[in-house]
Amino acid sequence: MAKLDEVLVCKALGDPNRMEIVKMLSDQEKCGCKLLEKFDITQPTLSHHMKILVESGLVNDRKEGKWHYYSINTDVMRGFCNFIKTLCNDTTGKCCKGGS
Amino acid sequence: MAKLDEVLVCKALGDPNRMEIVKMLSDQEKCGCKLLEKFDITQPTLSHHMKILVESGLVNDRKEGKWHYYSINTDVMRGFCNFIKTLCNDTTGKCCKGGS
DNA sequence: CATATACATAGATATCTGTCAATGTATTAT
DNA sequence: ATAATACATTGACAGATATCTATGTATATG
Repeated sequence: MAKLDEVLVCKALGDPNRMEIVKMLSDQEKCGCKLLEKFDITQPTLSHHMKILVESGLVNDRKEGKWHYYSINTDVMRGFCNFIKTLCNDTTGKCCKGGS
Repeated sequence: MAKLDEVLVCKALGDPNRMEIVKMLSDQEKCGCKLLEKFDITQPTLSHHMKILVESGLVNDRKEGKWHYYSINTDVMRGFCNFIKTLCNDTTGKCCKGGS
């Protein structure tokens, strides 16, 4: 698997539209045309954002016929989450504690 | 306390120099002049980066005499970490598990 | 086959961003 | 008081980025 690039992931999440897309995908897998309905952007712009998200590793792209189904790459998201955790410098164990 | 703006935090971490600064601060509090030594940037550029980091909420700025001591705002970092965790859509409990 | 749909690519453009040099402002040291 | 140090601000500029329109490509549907 590709190495996690934390800066690239942060850049990918550093845009309001992309952040919203990721939030929507964290709920469940969605196709591009479904995502497009929820935003006030053109299809090429969405395509641009999806490319950045996929290239960051955060999002998977599964093609099925003429549809593209996007979903969160949970391995990468977990890796990113654990990385952020290391930045907490937390001795109390309060950072990203297990459970829900 | 100020509300956590996840996009702003991601933007702040979405630059290689700022990411490195945050990594250095996660070790321990450091003053600006000490940080400056470690980078190939001018002092105004560092000042610019520190402003972005402080405004994102991720970094605290404590003034002491003519020095500015920067440190991680662990509350904000924890909040951000927990936010990322919600994006994992993880039912296995593997995301950001407790302990070390 | 002809048309519609889903998505990508190319090119243009306005805005944002990282960087620098120059300069200003406190604070410390001599 | 003078000089040095730590940091901020201003203004300029090159490169990155988000967005659009126009167009291309593949797949599904009639």
